[in-house]
Amino acid sequence: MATGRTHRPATRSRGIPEATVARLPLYLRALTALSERSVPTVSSEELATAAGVNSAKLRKDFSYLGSYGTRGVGYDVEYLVYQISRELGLTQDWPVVIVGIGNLGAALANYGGFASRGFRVAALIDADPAMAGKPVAGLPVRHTDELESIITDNGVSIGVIATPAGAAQQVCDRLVAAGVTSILNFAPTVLSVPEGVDVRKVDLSIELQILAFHEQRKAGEESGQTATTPAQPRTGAPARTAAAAVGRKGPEGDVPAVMPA
Amino acid sequence: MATGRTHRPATRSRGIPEATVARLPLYLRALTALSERSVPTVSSEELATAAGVNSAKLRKDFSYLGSYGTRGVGYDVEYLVYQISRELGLTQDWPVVIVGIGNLGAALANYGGFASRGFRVAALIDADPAMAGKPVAGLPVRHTDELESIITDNGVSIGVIATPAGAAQQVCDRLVAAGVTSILNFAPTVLSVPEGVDVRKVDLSIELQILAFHEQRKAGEESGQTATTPAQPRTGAPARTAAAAVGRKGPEGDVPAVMPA
DNA sequence: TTCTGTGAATCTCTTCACAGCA
DNA sequence: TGCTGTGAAGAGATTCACAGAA
Repeated sequence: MATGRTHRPATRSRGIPEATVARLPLYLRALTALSERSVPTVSSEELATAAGVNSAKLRKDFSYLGSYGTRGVGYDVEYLVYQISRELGLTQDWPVVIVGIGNLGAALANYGGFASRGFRVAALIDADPAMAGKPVAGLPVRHTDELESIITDNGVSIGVIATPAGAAQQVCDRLVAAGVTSILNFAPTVLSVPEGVDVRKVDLSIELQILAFHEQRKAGEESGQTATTPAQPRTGAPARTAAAAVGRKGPEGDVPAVMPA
Repeated sequence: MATGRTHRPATRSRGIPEATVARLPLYLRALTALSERSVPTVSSEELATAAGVNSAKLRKDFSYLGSYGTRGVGYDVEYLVYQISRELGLTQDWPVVIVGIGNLGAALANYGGFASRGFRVAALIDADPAMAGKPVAGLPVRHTDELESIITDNGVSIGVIATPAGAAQQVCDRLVAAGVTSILNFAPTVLSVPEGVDVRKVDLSIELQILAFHEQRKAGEESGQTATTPAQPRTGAPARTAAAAVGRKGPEGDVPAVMPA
């Protein structure tokens, strides 16, 4: 999910698979809930259910961290919370800046899960001078002019981009130039960053489109149609240009009626 | 990324890999941008760069859809926009409800990419009676009591959950009972749903934690430390319970100083 | 006996490298 | 000649199934 070439380009250092890393937060959340209920130990089966994965996967994941369980018993909840937190780097404090305080940026700033678990909102930054000084989630919004000094002064290495798509790359460049090496991008754009900078993106419309794909297939199967052919395309198919008009095949059930040959 | 057992459990129907489906929206976005600039054709190399992937992957992805390119030339932009839209089911209209109109729900409602590209916000729903009737993004907020009738009357099959974690499962159950079969979950909870319902989740704090993991590793490598051992754990490690206190190994560089043996 | 930890098998995804069409 | 489409190889992730510790 990290953008393109950026992703762990050099040494794989300690061999903990990316897919496992992506699940550790899930386990951590489930464990934290257990911890709050003062549950002392948990089996791989129980924890897996709580985290929404299967137990073999969970055990395999944990095996990359070390042997933290007890055969015949399970895992010590508190101990595992600590180990995973440490592995994820949450035993230290990560100052974060959010750039772009529109609807989304404000929502992020107010998001509770932010403050807890090792992350601290160091500053909210927006390009609109009218926003400057206005308090959002208890913090005064700072103007973009201050971006570099905020990053430097607070030792920020993680930035969240919640600006419109058009501004994202420029903001990204400034963040990176100022020393940020991890970026969480909510803007619907592909960011290009130098080697060594991690980008993860969260994109509402992509998620919806993936759901639509599966939804469409369900509908197709229900009515006995070929899954790839929608019931009634609303838009007309554009004619192919002359250069590309011949010899198309497609995987069989391919818009036979609508498309020109 | 769909939650657990739910994910495409039955027939794989037309064999288009999940990883490919997840990238189609990316290609579509890049193609739409080219289309707006009236670019007629594009090579796999150019398009791949614009979408942030490599060209071999892109060509392989497209090969699952059919042979839509022209050797020696590239892909016809308009034509490919149509084919991908169709494949994703975006040539039809998907009514969507958003449940939970807090900061995040409002941000989602105002998000432009929603309205375009086949999705239409059919209703905004919130449990707070004080919200009812208040216009958000041009739509009056409806009360949760109306949830079932809204779903049924509008033929909604996709629901977005932006409620607090505590309410999410309950809202999910009601959505599913009313006929929703695809859910986009922004609440930090694992949702359990019956077979045949797709769930995708978007989780800010998980993304941040993954970034923190990589960030920590970078810092560790820089200073020549073992990557898995953080500089200075801020929290004390909890002692293991007696039952689990012996024989731990861990993958070598394992908190030797801080942890009790 | 119970439940973890893990090799081995399997499945999926990515990348390579080149045949073949325009 | 240039670029797509795709088998084949390679890498990674998941699942199986069971040895072995408590």
